[in-house]
Amino acid sequence: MKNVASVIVDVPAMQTDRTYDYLVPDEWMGSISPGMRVVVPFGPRKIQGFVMELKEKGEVSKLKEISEPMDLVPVLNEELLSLGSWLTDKTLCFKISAFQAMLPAAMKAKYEKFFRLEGTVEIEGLPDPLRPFFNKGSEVSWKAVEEAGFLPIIQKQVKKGYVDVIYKVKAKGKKKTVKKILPNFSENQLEEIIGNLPPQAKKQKEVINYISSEVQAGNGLLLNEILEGAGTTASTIKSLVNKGLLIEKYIEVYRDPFENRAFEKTSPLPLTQQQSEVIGPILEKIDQSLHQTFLLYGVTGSGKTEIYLQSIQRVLEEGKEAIVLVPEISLTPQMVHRFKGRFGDDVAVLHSGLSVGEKYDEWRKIQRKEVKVVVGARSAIFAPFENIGIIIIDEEHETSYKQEENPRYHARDVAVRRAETHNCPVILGSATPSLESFARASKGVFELLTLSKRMNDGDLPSVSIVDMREELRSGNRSMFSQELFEKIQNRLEKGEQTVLFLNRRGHSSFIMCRDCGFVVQCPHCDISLTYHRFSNGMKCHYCGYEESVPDTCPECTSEHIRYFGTGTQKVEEELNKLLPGARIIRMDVDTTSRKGSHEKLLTAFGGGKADILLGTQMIAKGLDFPNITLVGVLSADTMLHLPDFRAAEKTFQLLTQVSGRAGRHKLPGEVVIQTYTPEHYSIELASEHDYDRFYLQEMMMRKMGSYPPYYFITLITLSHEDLLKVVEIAEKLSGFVRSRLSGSTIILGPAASPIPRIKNRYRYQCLIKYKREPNLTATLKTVLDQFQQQYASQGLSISIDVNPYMMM
DNA sequence: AGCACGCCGACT
DNA sequence: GTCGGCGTGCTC
Repeated sequence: MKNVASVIVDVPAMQTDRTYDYLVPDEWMGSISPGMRVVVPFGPRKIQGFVMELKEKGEVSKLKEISEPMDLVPVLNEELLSLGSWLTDKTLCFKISAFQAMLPAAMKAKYEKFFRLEGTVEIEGLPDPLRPFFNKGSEVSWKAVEEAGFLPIIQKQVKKGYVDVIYKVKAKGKKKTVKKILPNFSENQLEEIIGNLPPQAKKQKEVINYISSEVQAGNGLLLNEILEGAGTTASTIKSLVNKGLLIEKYIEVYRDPFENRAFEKTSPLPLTQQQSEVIGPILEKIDQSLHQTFLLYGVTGSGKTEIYLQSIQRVLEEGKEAIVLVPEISLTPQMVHRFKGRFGDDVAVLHSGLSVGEKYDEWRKIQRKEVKVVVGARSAIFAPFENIGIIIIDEEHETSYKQEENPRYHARDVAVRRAETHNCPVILGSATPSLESFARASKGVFELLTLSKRMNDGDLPSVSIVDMREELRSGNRSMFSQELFEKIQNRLEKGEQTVLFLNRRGHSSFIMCRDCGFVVQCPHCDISLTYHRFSNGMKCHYCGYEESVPDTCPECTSEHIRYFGTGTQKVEEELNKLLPGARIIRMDVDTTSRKGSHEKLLTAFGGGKADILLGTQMIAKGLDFPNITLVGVLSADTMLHLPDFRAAEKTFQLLTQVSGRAGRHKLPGEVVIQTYTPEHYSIELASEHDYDRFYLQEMMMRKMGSYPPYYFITLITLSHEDLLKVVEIAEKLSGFVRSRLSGSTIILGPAASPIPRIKNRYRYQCLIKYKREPNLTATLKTVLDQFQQQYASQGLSISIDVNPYMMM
């Protein structure tokens, strides 16, 4: 009899990163299976856990019992369970973190502690103010006692045994319910019931009749439908319920984030010659149920989405399911529309704009097989489908596919892994593929499919590069070059639209003294504070520290202290000054933080309610309006100087992406790129739309620097409050790693991280570059084991990022 | 991560 | 002599 369950408990720590055995109580026998969440006692408390397997005998003699199951059916199927251990191995994370990453946040347990007065003993010495909290046998939350300031007193009672501490595990996600009204009488009783109602109860009779006829017509009856349909109020219903003529019942419903929105049904568009050539090999693999990763390299506007849609169509025809990943930021309605329009209610959407509850609902639709297609951001790669027919990653070069916290996985790797188990193709789509993917395609690991022509045979926009140093020399100190300004004016006259792109990454506004060059820094993190006009204060982006802007320089007391860097607000102000008549929509974190505002602003712009759209990264993608004929990039090179070997790649991708916004339809587009380093190859080649040359040039740089795709890299970061301590341990660690790895592997450091201190912790890092290192995972595990065990208690923390995307 | 157990300083 | 500080070590 398999009545022992091995469970991974919800304690993300090295020491607990293993299974614990529990007895399955008789009452739950048969209803607990692997992949379910359970509540288990763990030491004195109760916590959530995942059942890994059922077995006959436990590892230890004395087993505790599972308290209760949290699910009726497993939330992780067999495939996801094994995917979880794969993820754990690949990213060196805790097993519990891997499993939790695969489920919506709503399914993560919440823990609460309660006090309960035991027995009938009157507690002596219990202060009067506590009595209202305490009735015998009732429970009071720990928090309430703490807030009232009675924690020490009650804890004393706990020690004496008069009060118990109760641990509760609560589910975060709630199922939304609506009230449904059912008749408590049959059709032939109708007359009699109406007759028995008092003559003055006119409304009640109407309601009874209404409900009866609706039920006969086969309609479900939600409370508010009745209220509307019969033109009555809740109190009438209530009295009928009280009379026993109606029954109220709560039924579960899904929150619908797309409520009140119609999606126009679309049908497959005829494919261009190129599109048909490209889709052929994909359909072939779908039909043969064979795995293959395709890199769909297509210029902006070449119709990649239609390829996705028609591939999915085929997959659905074969009764299988599809996962589509899109970068968080482009999960704008435009993209959702295209999928919902084609596949209607078969589509679930998962992205960060949804509330926890909405995400939970969408996830359950997938789990219950009520949808066939999921469109979502990174974590949607874990959609619990069981018969996947295709996985598509749009804009595959986007770095948001890499999770920057544990488990530090890349959705692309997970996609390939899942596709292998499901024997289905993967499509990686991009106009500017990541070097890694393109290199793999060149080597034949991926199959390269190319769309070189724009769908409407439109030309790519002409791009001109403006050297801002020249502008400065000729006396133009504004943020707009002569050329860009004239072109904006020209569009205004013609009634065409302009998109202005401000790249703020790595160049946010900071406060600097013009006399001594002093920059106000965070006292806890070695990074300059960012100026926020809204609060007229300065904020640290890493720890949240805030202070107000000084009047004089703290270093030299000069009054010439001012803020540098260009924010969107500042650009907007300047535009307003220079072009008083222009209607401007600004899109940045400030104006889009409210739910739905992103969409509203875009719709307004698309509807011609503004002449200029001004924004940050978030407008780089997905924007597809026919009237945009000019795109301006205010400073192209701000991210070029970041301490990141991918800086050039990211710059190229961004510029290409932004340029693609112009002239997508009938009107030809123009792009103006302003830069201080016009000679840089990433800027030059982006302006020529020459990915191929950029690829070759960048590959050369990577080869010289021994970076990916020539080498794999792994980044180890150590942090500690004491600088000397980190340095000392980092030295030891790198020595150890060096001794274990092969001679061809390059180990850089230890060196201070690009941000040497965050939240008062000094950071040192060690970069490992390797081509083939079969021992690496084992070595890193040993590193984690030994070093964590030896130094964790001293306050040292260690993080390992295999294939990092953020080098900070 | 919690929480208990256990061993040393300032108080009734 | 005890209350309570937080340093180790365990949790099926």
